[in-house]
Amino acid sequence: MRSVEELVQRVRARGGKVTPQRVLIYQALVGDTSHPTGEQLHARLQGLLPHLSLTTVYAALNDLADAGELRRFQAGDGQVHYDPDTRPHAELVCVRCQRIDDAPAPHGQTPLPDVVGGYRVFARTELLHGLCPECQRAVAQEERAPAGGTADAGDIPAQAGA
Amino acid sequence: MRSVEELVQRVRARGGKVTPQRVLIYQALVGDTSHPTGEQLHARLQGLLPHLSLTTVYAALNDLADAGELRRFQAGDGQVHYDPDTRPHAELVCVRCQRIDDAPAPHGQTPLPDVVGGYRVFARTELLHGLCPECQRAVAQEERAPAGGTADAGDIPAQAGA
DNA sequence: TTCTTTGCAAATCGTTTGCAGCATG
DNA sequence: CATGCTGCAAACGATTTGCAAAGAA
Repeated sequence: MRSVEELVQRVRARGGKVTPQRVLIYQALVGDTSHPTGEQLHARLQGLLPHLSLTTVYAALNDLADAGELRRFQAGDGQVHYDPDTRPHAELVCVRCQRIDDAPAPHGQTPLPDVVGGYRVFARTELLHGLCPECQRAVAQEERAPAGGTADAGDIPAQAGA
Repeated sequence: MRSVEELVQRVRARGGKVTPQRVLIYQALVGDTSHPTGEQLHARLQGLLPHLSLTTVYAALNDLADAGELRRFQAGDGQVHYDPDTRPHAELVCVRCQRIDDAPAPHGQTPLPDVVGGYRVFARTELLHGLCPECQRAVAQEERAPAGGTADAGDIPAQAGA
């Protein structure tokens, strides 16, 4: 999923119809590295197209995902995240603030065999659970100043996926 | 999580109380390779302890998972699966029948660096999406006999996680 | 014109929570 | 006897569905 134009063409080629809503969704998605959920994307677009419904956003996203234009995965927080980068790569998931980033360097770069344990394998999802830089700092600070009054930046969701 | 006895001791050591329900749950879990969900486990135990509530099952499972005795992950079907095998390994997820198996051979056996992209990484979840042997056969059969009357063994959930 | 998409409201469904009573350590 | 556990019913929240009106090809 590189450019909106390109995407529009492929959607048309598949017999899909290109509505203003979808164009908007495509635009919001291209180059987005925040791995948004349907709801997040919907919220983000409310400003531009107040009438846009959640249903529509989900329909568009699932369409694209089914067509392979979008990567879809669950980070362990119970929500479905979408990633416009369809190239194989791992995701960094912060177990504290739920933020998600793309893993930069090669990881699990095994070339993904066609067959593993009798399964014919098509795709891989790799999640690396840990603490993002920000939360590492926050945690360190908490340890310096134990539980007490200044519980500002520090509630711990604690939601590891593994 | 090797034996029930061992597990019971560790739970006690942590200040937990060992109830008949939990023992039952532990037993059902030890050596289970089916990666059950809370509901599946609950259903399975209904026969042995009809009064066992779903709430209790979830409480026990999440306790164990939080204590690191159990691996917890979402396969892309929106449900939370539990795996008593806490050693790092990939999961084979069938996109057609949703079945899950442990990947046998080393995959993504990168030794899991402590730091990736600024994140301090603790755990990894690796899912390999594909077709299980059974579904490969089923699909092949469908292709031989295209859509029509005999749609017996062949509805396609189509729920890839990536 | 035809067939997809939109968008509202309502339904789903796995999981969590509040709370009172009970059992373990 | 103190605390953690159980289990019921109700709450939750993300996603999906039914359906009629609107719009793209």
